[in-house]
Amino acid sequence: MLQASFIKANKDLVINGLKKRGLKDDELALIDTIIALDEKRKNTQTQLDKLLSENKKMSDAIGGLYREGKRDEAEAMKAKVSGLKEETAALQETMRTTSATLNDHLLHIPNLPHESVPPGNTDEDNEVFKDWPNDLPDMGENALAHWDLAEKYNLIDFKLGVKITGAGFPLFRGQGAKLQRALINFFLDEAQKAGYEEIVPPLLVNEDSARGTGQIPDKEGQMYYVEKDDLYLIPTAEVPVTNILRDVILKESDFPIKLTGYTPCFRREAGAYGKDVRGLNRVHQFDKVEIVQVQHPDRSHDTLHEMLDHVEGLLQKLELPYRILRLCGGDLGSASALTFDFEVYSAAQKKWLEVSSVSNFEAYQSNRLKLRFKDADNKNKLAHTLNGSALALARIVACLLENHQTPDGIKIPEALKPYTHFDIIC
RNA sequence: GGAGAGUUGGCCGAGUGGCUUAAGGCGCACGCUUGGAAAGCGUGUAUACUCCAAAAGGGUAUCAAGGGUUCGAAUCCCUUACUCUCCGCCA
Repeated sequence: MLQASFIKANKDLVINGLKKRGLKDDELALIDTIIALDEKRKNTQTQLDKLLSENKKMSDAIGGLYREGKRDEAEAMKAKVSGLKEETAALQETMRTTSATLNDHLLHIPNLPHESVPPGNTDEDNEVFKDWPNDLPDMGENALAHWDLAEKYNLIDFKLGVKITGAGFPLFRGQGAKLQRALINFFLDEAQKAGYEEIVPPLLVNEDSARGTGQIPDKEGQMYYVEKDDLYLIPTAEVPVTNILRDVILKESDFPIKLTGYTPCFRREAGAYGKDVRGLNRVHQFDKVEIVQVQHPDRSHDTLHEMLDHVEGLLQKLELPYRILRLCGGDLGSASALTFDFEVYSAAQKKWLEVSSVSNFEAYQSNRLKLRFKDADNKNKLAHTLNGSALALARIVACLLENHQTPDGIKIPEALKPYTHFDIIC
C-alpha cells in the first residue's frame, strides 16, 4: 500500500495516477479523507504521548514517595493520577479507531501506475510492446484444439477430474503427466541458471501472508479458504515466496534477492464461466514456476526487463509464437506499478492465451510486508519487489499441444527433449 | 488429540510489582594502542509513531500477540499463537 505521508506530500501525483487506473471521483475523494485522518491521528498521538508522559512521571514519583515512607503524599498523588485515566482511555480509543479506519482506507488504494503505463480501461487498451514478427502459424482446417489432442493421445482426462473433484481440476496421465513434470524441471533449471535460488514453500498460508502480497483485501474471493484452520490455499507461489521477506531489514549488499519456486496454484475463479474456460484455458488448479526478485529502488526497472528477457527466452526455447503486452492503467493489478503480460498464440483456437505476467510492485508490497533495507545513510527504506510467471504450466501445455501437432503426433521442442526423454507424443 | 515446560534485544542470558533508562556477556561498528595483527581499553549498537522548518535533541509504544488488574507490569490474571518434551495417531 501507499504510505499516508507519501499521499499527503504528493496529492496531485496520486490523484493523477489513480485516474489513469480509471478510478471515479467518489473513489478519489478518499484521498482527502485519508489526509484528514492522518492529520487527526498525528494530533491524537501528540496529545496522548504528552498525557502518558505525565502519568509516567507521577507514577515514578509515587514509587519514590513510598520508598521514603510518605504514605499520605503518595495516596494524594494516586488520586490525582486516577483522574487522568479516563482522558487517557478516551484518547487511546480515538487513536485506535482513527488508525484502523485510516489503515483500512489505505489498503484499498491501489498502487500508482508507472509513467510508462498506457492509459485505458480494458484489456483492449493494452499496448503491444513486442509483437510476433512473422505470420501467425496456420495449422490448417484439421488442426485440433488441445482438449481434443489431450483426448486423442490420452494426456489429460477432464472427466476424471470432475469425478474426483469437480470442474476445473484436470487430471494429467501418461505422456501428459510426463510432459508436465518435464516442463517444471526445465523451468526450474533455467531459473537456476539465471541465478535464482529454488524454494519449495508451503501451499497454505496464513492471513498475514495473504495480506502482505496484497491478496487480502483485493482478491480475497479468488482464494480457497480453509476455515477450520484459518488458512488460504495459495493462488500463486508469489505469496509464500515473497513473504519469506516479510518483516525483514536487508543490507544494500543483499540485493538482488532472486528466488524461484514451483507450486500448484489454486484459484476459485468464481463467476468465470463461459467461452474462455474450456480445456486448460482457465482451471482451478494448475502448476506454475514463479520467479521473484527483491531489488534496490534505483534498479528495479532494469530488473523488470531482465525478468522479461528470462521469460522471453523460455518461450523461444519452447518454439512458441508469443507477444508481449504492456498493461494499461485499467487492466493493471492493484498492487502493480508496471506489468507486462506474455501471450502465446494458441494455433487451433486461433487466439492469444496469457501464459505469464511480469510485474514491478515497487514499494507497494514492501510497505505491507515491512520489507526494508538500510541505505548508505543507515536509514531504513522500502525495497522493491518484482515477480513473474516463468511459466504457467496449464496454458503452456495447451499451446505446446496445439502448435506442435503434426499428422504423426505432437513434436517435442529440442530444449525439452532432455526432460521428456521422448521426441514425440503419438 | 492428551499432559507438561517454555517464548526477554542481532545472539546467549539475568530479571517474582516502583533504584530497570531491560543487568551481564557475545557479536558488530568506530576510536585508542601496534611495524601489522591479536589481546586490552574506550565509545556506540533495535523498530514504529510523534514533536521540531531541518539538524541536533525530545516524547510515546514495543520483553510472542491481544485483553485485564494497578497510581505503576518483562514480572500478577485471562485468551490466542508458536516452540520443546512425553503419550496417542501417522507417510
